[in-house]
Amino acid sequence: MAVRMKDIAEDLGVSLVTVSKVLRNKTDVGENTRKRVLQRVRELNYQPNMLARGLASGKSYSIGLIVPDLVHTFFAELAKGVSAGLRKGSYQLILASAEEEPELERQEIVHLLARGVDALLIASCQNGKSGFKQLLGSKTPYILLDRQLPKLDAFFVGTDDIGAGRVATDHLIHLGRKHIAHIGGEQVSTSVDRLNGYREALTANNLPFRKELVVVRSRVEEAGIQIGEHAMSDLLKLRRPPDAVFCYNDLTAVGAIRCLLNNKIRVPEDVAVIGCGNLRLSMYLEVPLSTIDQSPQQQGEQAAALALSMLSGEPRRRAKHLLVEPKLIARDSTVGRIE
Amino acid sequence: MAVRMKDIAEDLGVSLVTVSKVLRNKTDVGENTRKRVLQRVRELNYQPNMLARGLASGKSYSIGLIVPDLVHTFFAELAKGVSAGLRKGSYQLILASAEEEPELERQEIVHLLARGVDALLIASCQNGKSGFKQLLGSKTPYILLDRQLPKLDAFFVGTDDIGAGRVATDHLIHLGRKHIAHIGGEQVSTSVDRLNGYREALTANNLPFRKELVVVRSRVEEAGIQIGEHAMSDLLKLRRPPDAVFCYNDLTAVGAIRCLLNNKIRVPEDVAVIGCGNLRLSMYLEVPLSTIDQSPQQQGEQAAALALSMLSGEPRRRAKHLLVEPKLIARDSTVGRIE
DNA sequence: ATGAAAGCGCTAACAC
DNA sequence: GTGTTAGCGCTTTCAT
Repeated sequence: MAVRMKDIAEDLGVSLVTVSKVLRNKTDVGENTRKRVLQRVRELNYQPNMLARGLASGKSYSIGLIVPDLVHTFFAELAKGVSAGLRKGSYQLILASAEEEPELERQEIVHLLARGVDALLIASCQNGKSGFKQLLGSKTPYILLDRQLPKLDAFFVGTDDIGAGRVATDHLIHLGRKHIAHIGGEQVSTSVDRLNGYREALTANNLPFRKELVVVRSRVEEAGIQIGEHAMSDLLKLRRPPDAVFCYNDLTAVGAIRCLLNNKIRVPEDVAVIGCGNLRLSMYLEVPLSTIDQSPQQQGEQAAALALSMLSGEPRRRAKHLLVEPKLIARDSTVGRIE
Repeated sequence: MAVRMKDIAEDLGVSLVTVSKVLRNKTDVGENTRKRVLQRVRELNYQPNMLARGLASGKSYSIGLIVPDLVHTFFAELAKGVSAGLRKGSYQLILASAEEEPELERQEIVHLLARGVDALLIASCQNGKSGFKQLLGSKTPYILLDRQLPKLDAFFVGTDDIGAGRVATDHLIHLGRKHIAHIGGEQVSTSVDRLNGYREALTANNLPFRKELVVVRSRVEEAGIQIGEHAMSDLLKLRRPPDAVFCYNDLTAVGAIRCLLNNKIRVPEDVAVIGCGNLRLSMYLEVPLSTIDQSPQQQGEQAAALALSMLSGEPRRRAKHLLVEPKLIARDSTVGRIE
């Protein structure tokens, strides 16, 4: 095995405890002893065994993050933000992906708890009923990310999804569109909230809410493009098709646009389309996509900061819900090409 | 704290050791006792404390994966594959991102070793000199992913990058292009190999290798689009500009195409462009992008399988280098629109 | 088939 | 300031 505290202690003729104290910056150590220990630590390139430290202290200095799917750049960026945020507090991130499967998510929660993470950040893919709460019967604090869970009054960091829906829809309305559709998801809070924002915007602008203009599909996260394409083709079958569409995410929007173009319908002249998420490539698509930016990285950093503050036992003046403001990014798919 | 083996043992009036044996599927336990233990384990929803187990046994049943940047979907998919592969062997993945910074990568290696991972998978961003080898003086086995390191005869799973360069360039040649450029990266093996493949293809087809047609830039992974754009504009300044370009990756290709279109140059009629990586959105770009698919997920699964086989002490008949075959995906940016 | 003893590398009291 | 004594929850030997 690697070098242990005991080795250093013996080398220096001090006790193991003294070494331990130096390594944890305890003050009750002589200045000289401290120097010698640190010196030797560097010489031997000593690294404390975190398993042992964790077992003995009950703290692992690691934080678990579970996301529904790493391949979504939103979550990848979220993870990046969390990782960066934790690094500042010299905590480590242990990252797990649930592959959009609630059961896998439960398992990952159990695993991470068994590994002794000090806190858990979860962008959950639980579908409502959830056996979620009991899993967290443990004393480990946790924070929900991105998606809220019904009936669970937990700490939360995410987008203001109602705001996102409102901003997107407002944008379409201000462009003069009157017959605005929504292609959205099911169940998860992000879907529900964006739909609500859409509704709010319509109402605030005295436009009627027509349920035939709302197409809701499940699994919109995974198969966005196909779903968007299909949903749009349904909308085109309406007696009076929409002149604008607010899509749940960018992939759905890509699918919708594809469907429109295939049908020789111009974007945005005939139908304006806006997505949500601001994928890196959105700008370079066949029709550069208008969208809502959610600052995922910033969300991650905020979540990390919140977690660290909870762990430091700092009296929380922090709010339980941190909502990041959505930002409109207007591109060709709504405002047309600016020549 | 949570429920421990001791609790179960006391409940059942057996010894802690017996419980331990049952949980690790040891055979020297009475069938009846085993049943009772398992029963109680389920009732209490017992989960072994992995820190303790790891400390006592020297194995953590976890494997570390370090990638240069999670936001690259290539690495996200790689991670997904690894995760899936490990799950089969009931190992857990601990994922870390080095943010393309060699120093951070070194730290992550140290951290993961300190956490007791049983093996390390590294898609390294070391820039050559590396203090890499010594870090791995530990007995922990490791596998390099995606990028090879000079002078390091390690296990490796990755793309056949020479093949990728050859396939891409061959494709352009067979399209009748004679003056083929390459926009590539620096230092890392993937860049070097793809360039070599490009060269090989030229030679094999009796085309001259012209160094003015090769533009090499650093940080091509992070700022692909801008780099591609800029590199392409340099190529356009040549006395005789290229009629085709093989780009290091899809983002570089996106940038190159953008530059071409901005200059009213048609793709692919005037200049054909091919990338590498097959990003999910490549198909939906302004000009659907021809590219080389690298099956990142499959690579991840293979890496996981290799790691597991190494840990199981299975006599390795496995090769030290596993190269995944690159696949050509021809789209509009080279073959034009098929009406 | 079962269990007692020792110990993994560290931290947390509490002495001195 | 420094060291001693007990564990943390588990696995490992080795008796029985």
